[in-house]
Amino acid sequence: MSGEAAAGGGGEANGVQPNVTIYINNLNEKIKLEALKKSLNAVFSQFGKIIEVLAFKTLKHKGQAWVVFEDVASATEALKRMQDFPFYDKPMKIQYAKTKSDVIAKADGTFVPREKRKRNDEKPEKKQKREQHHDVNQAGVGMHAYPGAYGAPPLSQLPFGAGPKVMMPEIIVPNNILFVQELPHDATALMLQMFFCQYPGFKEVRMIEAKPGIAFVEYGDEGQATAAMNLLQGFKIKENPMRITYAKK
DNA sequence: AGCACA
Repeated sequence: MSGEAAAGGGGEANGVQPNVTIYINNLNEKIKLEALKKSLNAVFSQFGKIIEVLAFKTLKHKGQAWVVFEDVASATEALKRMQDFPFYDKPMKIQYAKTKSDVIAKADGTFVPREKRKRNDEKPEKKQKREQHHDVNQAGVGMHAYPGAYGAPPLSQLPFGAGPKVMMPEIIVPNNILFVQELPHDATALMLQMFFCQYPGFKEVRMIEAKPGIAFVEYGDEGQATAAMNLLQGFKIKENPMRITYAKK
């Protein structure tokens, strides 16, 4: 038992090799793209720097997204930790992406512009003749140029189009104030705010100095609080999943 | 289910 078995449970189960980009599917298709990307960014940024988040509306790509990290370690951590995480009421399924993301290829100089990709309506009369004589890999792109880098997330828009499908255990009285437990004891209000502030109606995070590990998060109304709770329920700020309930009145 | 880079 050398204890080095951690690598076995990763993403090689389906033959895909580790990649700085993770491929996520089983995402809730009702969520608008912008909100989806914003939430993915918020939820995954804890694992490392995110270069880009990509998602598309087309039929073939609904419910899927790509999150490009700066390094493989972050991607691996994200893959393991967020596997089956209930995101907009659906457990997200995460794998390593099969191929290198363009933004990465551009940064390391291996980017080759694809000529025919989007127009898949072209008739497949000839499929050989690869034009490899164009030396396009000398793109001369700056190494740390990340054209699609994810900037500061605007939080003016409503992330939620989904109805308040609450996963409530039993008899619970909704409240516009949430009670958050099992936080890491060194969690700060500012840290929590990063997660809770992205949902509509967010007002403030309050922490009790005498009681580490808990917080109150206030929203404008119960529906808003419920929506935020649903997304962040069980989310791991550090190691342990936080527990969110309605605060008692 | 589905691996792209609008």
